[in-house]
Amino acid sequence: MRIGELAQKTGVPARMLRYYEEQGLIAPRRLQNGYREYEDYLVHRVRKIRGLLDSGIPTRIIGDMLPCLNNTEATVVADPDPELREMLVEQRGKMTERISFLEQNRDALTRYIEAMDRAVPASAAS
Amino acid sequence: MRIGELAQKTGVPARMLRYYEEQGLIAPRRLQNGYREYEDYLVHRVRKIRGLLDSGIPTRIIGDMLPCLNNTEATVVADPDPELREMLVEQRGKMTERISFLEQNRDALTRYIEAMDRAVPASAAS
DNA sequence: CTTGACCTTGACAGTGGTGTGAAGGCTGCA
DNA sequence: TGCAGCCTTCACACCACTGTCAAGGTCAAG
Repeated sequence: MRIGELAQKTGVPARMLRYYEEQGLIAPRRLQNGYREYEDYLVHRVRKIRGLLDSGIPTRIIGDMLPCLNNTEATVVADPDPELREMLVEQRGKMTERISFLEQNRDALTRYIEAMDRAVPASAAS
Repeated sequence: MRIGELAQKTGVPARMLRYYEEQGLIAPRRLQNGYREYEDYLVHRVRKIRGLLDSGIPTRIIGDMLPCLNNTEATVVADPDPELREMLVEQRGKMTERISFLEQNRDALTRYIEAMDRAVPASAAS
């Protein structure tokens, strides 16, 4: 598919898709036109990228992590790189922190919202 | 305490503490010097701000959310603002999304790391 | 052939978060 | 008194992300 279709399928503006490519996160091949041609599997990949970005992970890290997130278990053996491992462990740690942090705050929000609702039961405005 | 001490306690550079103040997230009082004087409870607050920022929530939103995260259940009744409620529900939704997303990816990372470790058992380098 | 919808690259602008440095004020201590 | 170390404001500049516009190429349909 071409960039417009991918943009529409993922909800990510074409501008951003080009940006992700520039940052080395996706690599569509080109038609004779020069048009970008995206494989189907990139839809998932783009969604993953968005999710990671929204979670506060910068593109640079995403680029290093992405190959590890597909993970067909076979891709691993090629590079027993200790630096990579360290980085992954660190990132996983950060993720875990963020998860528990978000959980806490989500629960706090829930409590607050419920308290609001108790204060103004149903839609009984003025 | 003054800005240097707070910076050191929270790990957040003094520059950032001034920035958060500029954004209305914290409001230290001033000494006759002009020096900022921070109450103890701001240590927690700053940590909370950092966590939210790291999780991809912008300062503007944080400013609106913060009062709702302390939540002594009594603070609520004052403002039965439906817009605020809507915003909170939306943010909670985003948080929930991010949580499950992060969980997924954390697990994927874990699998990958374990696979690496199986490929290079212990530290049996060359 | 023309029109319209899509694509291309390139650039400039803006926002949010952060680093850093200049120029100067306050305070405590030798 | 003078220096060291903290503080102040102001400003410039960077990175990451995003929007938008310009100038132009491609292609299918009328």
